[in-house]
Amino acid sequence: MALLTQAPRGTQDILPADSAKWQKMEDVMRQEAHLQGFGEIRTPVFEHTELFLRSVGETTDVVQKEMYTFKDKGDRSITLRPEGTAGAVRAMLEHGLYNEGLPVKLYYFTSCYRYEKAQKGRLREFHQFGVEMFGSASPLADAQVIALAASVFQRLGIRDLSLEINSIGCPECRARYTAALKEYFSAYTDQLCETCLSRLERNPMRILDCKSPICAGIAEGAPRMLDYLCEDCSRHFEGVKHSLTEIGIPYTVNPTIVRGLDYYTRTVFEFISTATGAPLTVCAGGRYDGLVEEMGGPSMPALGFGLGMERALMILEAQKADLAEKNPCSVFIAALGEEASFAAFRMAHELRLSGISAACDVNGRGLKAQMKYADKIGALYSMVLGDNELQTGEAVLKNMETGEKHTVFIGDGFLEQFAAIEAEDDLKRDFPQLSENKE
RNA sequence: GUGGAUGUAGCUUAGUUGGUUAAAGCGCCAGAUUGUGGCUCUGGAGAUCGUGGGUUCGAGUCCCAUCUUCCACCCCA
Repeated sequence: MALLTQAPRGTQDILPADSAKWQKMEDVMRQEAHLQGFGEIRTPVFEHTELFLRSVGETTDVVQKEMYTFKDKGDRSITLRPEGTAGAVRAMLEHGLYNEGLPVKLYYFTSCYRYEKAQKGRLREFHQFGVEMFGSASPLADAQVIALAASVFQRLGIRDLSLEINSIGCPECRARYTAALKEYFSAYTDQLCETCLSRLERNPMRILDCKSPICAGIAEGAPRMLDYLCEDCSRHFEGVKHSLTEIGIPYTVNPTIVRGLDYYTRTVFEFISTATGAPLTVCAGGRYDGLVEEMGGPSMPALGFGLGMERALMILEAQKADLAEKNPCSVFIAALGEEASFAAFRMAHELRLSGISAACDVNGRGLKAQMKYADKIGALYSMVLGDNELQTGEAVLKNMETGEKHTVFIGDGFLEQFAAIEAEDDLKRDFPQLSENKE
């Protein structure tokens, strides 16, 4: 297909039918963030490339092969953000938000860009809901951030999600652990797969989640990070687990959870769903106590998570969750004849000025076609305006679902009558027994 | 980045060993007396068969390239 009519690989259009679902998800996330005292931050789609090199880490796959980097006309190296944390940290520092009281609690909706080989749930442009919390080293902060994600999933109706947590320690205990890992795996250099051999030097922790059966078998006997945690890190991890238990959030400790971005320390976690087939991480995050200082700010503990919007939506659809709340038209005003079509047009306009969603025919269609259209767009009520109505000032308002008809004035007083009819119909729908008793 | 599939109207698909104007259902539009939608009936629009080459008298069907989507790796939200 021509370039003109085909979106670039790994990008998606979100059409009106889907955007209703997006809005519903965003509403839940926004509400939950506000409920927990997080404020929205919006940062640029692109940043200086250095920002990501420094924060995400120069040796990570994301930086080495997945960034959209280019030179702008001023010869600056610019990169489309591959994740949300770096920009949030940068903005937090640039504007000194940490002077306004700690912890600083931020949330955001962003698009992210990674040059990947696209698949379902793995896009080149994708969207994240993220939160970041700066200035608390307490395990309670970890638990609150995790709880925020858990609440969002619960309110969205996402089921069968597992929360897996781990601690990868601080730089000190991690160094000791890495050394122990190297020593252990070095005894198996003749059996490890090729990629793991290269990992042995660069990042031995990655060998732990190798999918090759041989490597996985060897990894089973490997030293465990949790046994190498220093006292502080160990106490912190215990605190996180205790806090989660305290608020009834189930979790499993998974020692193979190792995040792919360099800035993580201590707590790391993932929410994983199997609703769409293969296990899919829909939300992941953790603590990054060293990042703020690394970026030139004060030494400040911090943590956060990113939640993949497309992935969340995939899971919801796989579970056939009912998200599709349409924004239906309240009243469709059909018109018979030219004079009436102007009257209908004016009335629809006036209703909209009063905050009522109204529509009328703009295609010059016959009455029958107009009614069909009203049905198609899901209009709640319809009304026909013709010469008779214009003369008498009265029209018939029809409930499109029940077929029930009410005679109403089309001039002054319509709004009041309409509100009353709507309220009565709502009542009948919600409590059918009431109308039965009436008769 | 590696390996493997896929691609026919808006959607889901049919299309025989390559052979005349590429089918169907759903959807869309219009009608079935200018006063009322959902059911039914009739008609219509809509496809350069992903794109570009090649083989052939002839290609939706075969070959090559390319793009998209999807699956498994890799990685990750």
